[in-house]
Amino acid sequence: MSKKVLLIEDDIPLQEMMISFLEPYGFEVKGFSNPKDALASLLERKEVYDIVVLDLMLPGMDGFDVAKMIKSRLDIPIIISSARTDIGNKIYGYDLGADDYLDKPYEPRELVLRLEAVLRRYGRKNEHIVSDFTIDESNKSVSMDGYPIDLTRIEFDIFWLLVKNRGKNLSRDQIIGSLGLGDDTKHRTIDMHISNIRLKIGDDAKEPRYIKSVWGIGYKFTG
Amino acid sequence: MSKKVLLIEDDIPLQEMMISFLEPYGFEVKGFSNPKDALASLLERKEVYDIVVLDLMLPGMDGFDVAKMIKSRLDIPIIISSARTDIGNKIYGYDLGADDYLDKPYEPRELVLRLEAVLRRYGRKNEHIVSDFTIDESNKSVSMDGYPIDLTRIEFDIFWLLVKNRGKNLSRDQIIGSLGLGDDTKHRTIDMHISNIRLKIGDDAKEPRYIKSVWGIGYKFTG
DNA sequence: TATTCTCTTGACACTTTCTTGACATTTATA
DNA sequence: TATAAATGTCAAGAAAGTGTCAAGAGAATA
Repeated sequence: MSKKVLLIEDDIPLQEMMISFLEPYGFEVKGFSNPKDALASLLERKEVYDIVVLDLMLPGMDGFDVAKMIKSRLDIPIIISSARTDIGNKIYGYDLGADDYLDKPYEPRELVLRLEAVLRRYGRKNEHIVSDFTIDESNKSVSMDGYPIDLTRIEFDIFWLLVKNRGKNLSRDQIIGSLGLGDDTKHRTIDMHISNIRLKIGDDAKEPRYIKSVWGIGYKFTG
Repeated sequence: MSKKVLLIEDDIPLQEMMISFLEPYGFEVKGFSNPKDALASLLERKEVYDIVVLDLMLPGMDGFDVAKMIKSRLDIPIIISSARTDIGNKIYGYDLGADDYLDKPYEPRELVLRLEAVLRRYGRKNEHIVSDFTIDESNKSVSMDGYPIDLTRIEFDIFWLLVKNRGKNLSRDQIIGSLGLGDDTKHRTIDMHISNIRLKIGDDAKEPRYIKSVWGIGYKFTG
């Protein structure tokens, strides 16, 4: 079964080269030189892709933002490639959820290996059990004591962010930043999501067992 | 500055492979196939490591116990790797404070990324131990002899400012300036905060053990 | 396209924290 | 020792943060 790759790369000759290189290996590749068009195709579900290969140096838009935007909306693996080899980028790429990172220039053959490895890894379910919750990262689903909890996408993202950082205070701005929401998002929006999450997991704002408000700071998960 | 990794892995070929893979990335790796020797090296401070990579399947000792033992004695990040992908392990690993979890088999490349990510996260964990206090800068939380002290935001800021400058007199105006309070803030405000902090940490204004008033000047922390 | 589900935000009530004047007490010094 | 200046703390009001409702904007889905 061939895998569908979304390739975002503004260097057209390179893009064409990669496409013809990957095809014999059973990848169906669609290339975009413009991130806007790529995002449109991806997020509007015009086509369904299995994996994204993203060049960081893009015209008109920072590759970081592109990755963040994709990850916040879709559960799809991303391999980032870049000529900026400094470590800061590497880490950042990883933190925002990129699944692998490839320094340019790279052997086409290496990309094939990475694609296969990441896809293989992604196929495995990533389930975490923390406190009373079972959290499936790839499904964005949560259950509590075995019973499914129906969280919306943003609720899930906030909940998972808190759980990942359990015991640590996260400010509303940190949450907004991590989720890639607009910088002008109001703090009340986060409060509201927290309120809704608490409702769904049966947490009482006054005596919270799971999500504690830290006055003047933000929220924290206490398993 | 290269980071020192303690690798506990009983599969010797794999261990050697990992070591030679990691070195080009700037990690100095010391491998142990036997947890006893590893613990000796680690806990007796024969060498100072930055991070531990621990395989769960070990001869003679359960990897869980190893991790627990390390965590109870040292504040050092641990990445657990294991072929036992069952969920129970994941939880446990997560719960006992492992900082990341890697299913075997994994790409060596992935370990590099995890190492970098965990180390960076750990570096940010700004915990300072001064006198009887443990102060977590990013959480704005303080504990005293292990018991949490509930300081408000401004109280924390003042306390932390004093601690950072311990032994040094800070005038009320310096404090007001450092905290970014309004220039017209009254001195009594600072006095009041100091009074409340003293109350919370059990300090007596007449015979202060921690926060001394310096007559005509201001306050100073004396650890 | 119509319908339903999500997200965002202002509004209002409520809670917690911050600030300040007041007054008692302490300290420096003439 | 008397006096002025500084400090400790109370208590009350001001200010700032939080919880949640409800309405409308925005997305997803049938």
